[in-house]
Amino acid sequence: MTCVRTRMAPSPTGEMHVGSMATLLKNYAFAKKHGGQFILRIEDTDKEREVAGGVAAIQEIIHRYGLDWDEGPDKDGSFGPYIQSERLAIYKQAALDLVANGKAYYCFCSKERLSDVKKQQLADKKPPHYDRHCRNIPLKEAQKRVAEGESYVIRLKVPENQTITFTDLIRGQITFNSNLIDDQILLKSDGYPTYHLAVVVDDHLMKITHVMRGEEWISSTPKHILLYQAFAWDIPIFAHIPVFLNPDGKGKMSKRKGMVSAASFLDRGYLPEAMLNFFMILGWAKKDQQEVISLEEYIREFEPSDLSSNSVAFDIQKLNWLNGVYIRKLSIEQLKTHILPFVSANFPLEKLEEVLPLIQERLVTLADFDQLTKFFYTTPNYEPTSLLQKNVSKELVIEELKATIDSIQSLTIWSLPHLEKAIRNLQEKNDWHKGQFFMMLRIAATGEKATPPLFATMIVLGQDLLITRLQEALNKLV
RNA sequence: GGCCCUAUCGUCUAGCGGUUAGGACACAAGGUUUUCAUCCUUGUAACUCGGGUUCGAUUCCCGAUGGGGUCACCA
Repeated sequence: MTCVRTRMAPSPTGEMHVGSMATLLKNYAFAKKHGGQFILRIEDTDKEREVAGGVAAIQEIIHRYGLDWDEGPDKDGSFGPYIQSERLAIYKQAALDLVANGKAYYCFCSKERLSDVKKQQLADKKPPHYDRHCRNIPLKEAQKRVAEGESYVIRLKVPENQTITFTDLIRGQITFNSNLIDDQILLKSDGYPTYHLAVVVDDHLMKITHVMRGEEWISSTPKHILLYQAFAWDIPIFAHIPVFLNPDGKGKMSKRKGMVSAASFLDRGYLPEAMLNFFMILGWAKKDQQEVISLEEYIREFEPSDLSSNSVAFDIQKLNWLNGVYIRKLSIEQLKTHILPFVSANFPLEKLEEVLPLIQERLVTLADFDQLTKFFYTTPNYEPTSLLQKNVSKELVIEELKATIDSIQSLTIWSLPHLEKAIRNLQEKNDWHKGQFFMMLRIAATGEKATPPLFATMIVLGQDLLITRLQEALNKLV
């Protein structure tokens, strides 16, 4: 096989979608697998929807996910430029060539006329289609009108009664009838190309061998095939990747039903590695069915033709599980760097390294840090009655608290073994109910019923603060 | 609605003519544990329906139904 070249071609029209990132991963992995190149191309041909800083944001988020490209806006591979707005002359010339060869034609229809035609077709319950009003204007006449400054677009002259077939790596043969295809606009009146023209021209010029893109492009692929044929260019291999459905399985994952931007998941405490792993196993399975997969393993094993051809639900539960797996795999040092952005300003940073081992296996996302640790720096707020678990008498709890305070005060060495020994002795000597006694202490010390292991938590709290908390608990009862 | 894609537990999947239909997440129960979590064990749970082809269909073919995508001077 000749050198594999894949690409991802996002538009700087907003935040990158998780679906785009998942598609990007597949393009990246496939290129790496074959020692080829992965190209990042910016499709900024819609100047109306473009957002400021969009190009930089795209590059940043790809890097945040730990991925990179071999050629792109900032990395020339001699096929540049990689930003479409810098390639306008190329597209215009391509469109003109098509017109000269009779494969495309000038169209002077106003937007108003187009909209009227469409309205009428809809009223007649017919599929909306350009009525080919300008298709047969003699070239000479059209060129004259263009020269006189009349506004125009260039449309593809779609052949009639033709069967268009292409082979999709995932789905096999897909066939369309050309009669159902609109005379697609190739060059807009502002001189910019449409996606259809630009993508074909660039994929050809940049020698892209495999076009892996979202399933939503299947129905425009015949237009692209027609263009490749009109130019007499080789057609790349297509693989249309299933779209993500909402977690409830209903409809394409969309902004309306929650956060879908690739960045928002990282901002909510999902690890990039967990996200990538999740993308890998949605719609694809490793041969040995293993689900926790490293990028290296994925690159080695990924095969586009093994992708499921069905759209898949974005199962947050599974993502949560994977994220937990990846969090638990981190060293404390790694966890520290990852979690720092999520640490509340009120948290005593000097305690961070002591606290992390206590909460690591309890984190679903990094953003859970706050909820799991706020009692370390916030005075517990709880009802006195919650100290009275298991129908125990108030007097007994007071006795337990007093004895525990005494015992802790008399500790000269503040260490986990010493503390644990002292309190366990107390419990055994008095034969207090284990569950009741420890839960009561837990609530007195933290205000929470669910916490990391009690003694370790107490050690981190510190001797003075712990005694203060226990004393406060006592005060609530007397 | 037209066109295109698609169909195994709730979800993601393994299966590629003959299987007790396997795994993971989720869920439930139990064990470990002073709580929660982790970890371990077990369990509930699926081949959309109807026709063919075949000795035999979850598997191949056709149709229906369901789901998804797409029908812009957006990508």
